[in-house]
Amino acid sequence: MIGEALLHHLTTFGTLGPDDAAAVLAIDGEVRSYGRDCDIIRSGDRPTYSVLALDGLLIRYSPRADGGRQVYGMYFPTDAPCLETLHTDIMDHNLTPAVETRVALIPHAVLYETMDRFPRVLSLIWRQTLVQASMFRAWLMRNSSQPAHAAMAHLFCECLRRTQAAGLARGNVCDLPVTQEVLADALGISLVHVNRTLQILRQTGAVSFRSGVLEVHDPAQLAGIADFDPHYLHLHR
Amino acid sequence: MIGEALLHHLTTFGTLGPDDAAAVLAIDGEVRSYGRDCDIIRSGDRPTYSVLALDGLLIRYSPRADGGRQVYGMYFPTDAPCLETLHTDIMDHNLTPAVETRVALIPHAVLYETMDRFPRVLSLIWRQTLVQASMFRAWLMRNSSQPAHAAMAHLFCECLRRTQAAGLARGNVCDLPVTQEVLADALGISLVHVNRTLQILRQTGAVSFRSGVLEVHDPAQLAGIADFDPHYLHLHR
DNA sequence: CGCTCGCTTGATCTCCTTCAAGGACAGTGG
DNA sequence: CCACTGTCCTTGAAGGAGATCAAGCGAGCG
Repeated sequence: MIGEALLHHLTTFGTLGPDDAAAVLAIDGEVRSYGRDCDIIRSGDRPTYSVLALDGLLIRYSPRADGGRQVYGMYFPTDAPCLETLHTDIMDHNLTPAVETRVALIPHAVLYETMDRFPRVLSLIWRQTLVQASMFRAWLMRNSSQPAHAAMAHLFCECLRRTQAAGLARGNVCDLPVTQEVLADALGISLVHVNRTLQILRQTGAVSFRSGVLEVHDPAQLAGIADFDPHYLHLHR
Repeated sequence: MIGEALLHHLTTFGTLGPDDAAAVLAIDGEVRSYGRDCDIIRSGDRPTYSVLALDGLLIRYSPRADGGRQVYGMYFPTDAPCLETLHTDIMDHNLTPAVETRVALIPHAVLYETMDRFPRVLSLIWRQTLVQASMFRAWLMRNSSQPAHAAMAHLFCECLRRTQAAGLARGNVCDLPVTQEVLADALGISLVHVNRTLQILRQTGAVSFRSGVLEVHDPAQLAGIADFDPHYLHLHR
């Protein structure tokens, strides 16, 4: 089941031959459950395993000097947020669940061995880490130069598109189990302003977000508000 | 000379054995010169080579809907901004010189072959792309949650630290051949505000930036203003 | 000499923050 | 069954950081 989830995730970015796929399917790890805000990996750690989300939601963040935090990314079930630990020695940020979440911990050794024997798997895992980088750039663009309502619309577009690619969405509806405070930390705006911006977006009729569920009523309109171009996600389907 | 520059760059992030180093030294490429704003690589391209900066300054950016652009990163001499093209098929942003710049174009084939024979080189090149990602996160944090003077101080701290690591700085002074408009595009603030923020920083006595030269008079004070922690650069020296 | 490019300054406006308080809802214990 | 508590959401009012608009300045250059 772990190999299956990983294979599903990797093949959203590229293709694998039968042998490669079989090798990924054979990958296994330890399943563990974490409660909200119980860090899975902390800044300064030198992890010897990678993480695969099985349900719930994970977020990558750093604490800020003012007591808040900056959220760098959100990870839905089947996402693998920490494949980069394969080639960095030390973590410079934290990984934590936004709600109670089950994760698989996959030892680096298992991944090294598979990549060693199957170069296509190495190539695809490397690519996955590069797509992460591409997403950081998109977040940088968004938070630097978009007004709050457009930035929030952009984040929602990304969440919908990714959950659709992962097979998690129900039409144009997906779970996004976060509080408004997490949205504030992701967008770099205040909690109060998140609340007001959500109301503005709701009034457009394009989207609504309530109690952890994102409903996109008009994807085209939302993409228009967000100036959303999904190329940066590098999805193959 | 190209292999030398690449070796110098890679070994700022980690170590290589004698054989690995010799292999990197043997890497060669085509030297070419580009004028300002003549894109070296464009969004949508499928490059078959990577880029190494030899002098001047390169910037990574995307155009914005409003006619401006978002700058994602700056690349000093010996930096290799496009190693990620080894494992992504299509570019989703642009690479362009900020001033007349000489670059080396290194064919992917040469790099693949070297990485194939020297796993430590592969590991270090992969790590370099992950350090890039770490820098995108730092820029995201900075532009999302720091006021303009702190964000600018942070950018200046990064430029100084990186040029020092590359052996380009003269004490606490380094070349940063950009206009105030490029700073605006990097920080996500208006050109007018860049100008005023520069004056504020100059008044603190910590730093001055004028006609493409960055002078840090008080590194500790500047780091204090910026809340700068260089860990994200993952420098080994 | 006039031109362009980059830098500088002033005035006005607005988006967003901050502070402060109130409300909805679930969980808990009497 | 109902007060009690904590978490999250919502609203109002005031203040500030930065955007925008508009104009002037200085240096390099044909």
